[in-house]
Amino acid sequence: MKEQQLVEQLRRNGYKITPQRQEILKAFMESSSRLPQSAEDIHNRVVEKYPNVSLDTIYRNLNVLEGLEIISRLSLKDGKSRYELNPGGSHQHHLICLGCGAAEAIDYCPLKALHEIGIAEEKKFEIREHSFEIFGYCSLCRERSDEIGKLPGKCS
Amino acid sequence: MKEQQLVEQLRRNGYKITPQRQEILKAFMESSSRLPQSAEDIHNRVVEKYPNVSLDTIYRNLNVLEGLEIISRLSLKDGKSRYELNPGGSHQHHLICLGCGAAEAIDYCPLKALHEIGIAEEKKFEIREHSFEIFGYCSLCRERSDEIGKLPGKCS
DNA sequence: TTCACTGCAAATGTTTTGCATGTGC
DNA sequence: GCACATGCAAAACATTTGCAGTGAA
Repeated sequence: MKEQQLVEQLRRNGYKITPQRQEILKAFMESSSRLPQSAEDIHNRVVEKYPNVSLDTIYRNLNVLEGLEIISRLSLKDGKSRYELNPGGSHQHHLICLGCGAAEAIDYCPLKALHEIGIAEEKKFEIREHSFEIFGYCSLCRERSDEIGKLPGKCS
Repeated sequence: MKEQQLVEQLRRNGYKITPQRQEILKAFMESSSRLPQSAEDIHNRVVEKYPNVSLDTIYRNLNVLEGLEIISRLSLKDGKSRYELNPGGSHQHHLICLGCGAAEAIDYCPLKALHEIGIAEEKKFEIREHSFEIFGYCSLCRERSDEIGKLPGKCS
């Protein structure tokens, strides 16, 4: 998915292309891709270029982008939402490190297996969305914990 | 899991058995079991018996119970946490209706399949927890939507 | 009696909204 | 120029915390 396509999609839906909006898209495109970002993360990034963008503009735009299915929202247990680009209209699941917060996408979706079993079909349940995230410790944090001490806790 | 056992578990960990706490446990035990409940749900239920229990007492106790792994917390996208009893230390996944909010536990956990593929192992990722929830419309809401109109929206 | 627990009120943190102004097209 | 966007401030919302008083053991 290239930035130009996304801009097109916004335009097609009657949204205007503001500098703030473009910068928000860039923040997603250029993120080193291993991390769904919080509204604040995005804000920090955008503010570097446009120092007086407000957080509410970020939120409003994240909602717009979510509505267009350009990004999707993850709900983690810390009460903060994270957002990530939808790769080609598809979706992702992640291994999320409780130590350093890194989130690595995995190439597996449980919905296929679920279909094979047919549980939803049997219950006549019409699936619209789903969430699947795995929490634990990444290899780096595990190594470091061997040196330093016990696991739960930040490993910066 | 019987209520008496849970009370024992609290006592064993140095927690006192207050009427409020017992009523919170009851709220979980006696819930018709198809629904993770929000703090407010629990509060509404407890208030019927003890009219001046405060919401913060509910929150404090939910945290205690979560710490003891008696209940677990689900994070849905509406920003509100839901809590449910841990059946024998195990966990559950659900079909959650976007129409009426009912959540039905399903007998399937994607972690087994994931292990077979060995993705986490390959990445040396140590799994601690995971979430898997499916959102859509239950058979009742689908029926009603046939009569009434289009889907997204509450069906009482 | 003691220490955990409670209720109240106030604080916190995230996200949303109202309103007047600004700006892409 | 018009509609959509923005910034600011304030509101809304779930959840947490400080504190003084209460109650289980």
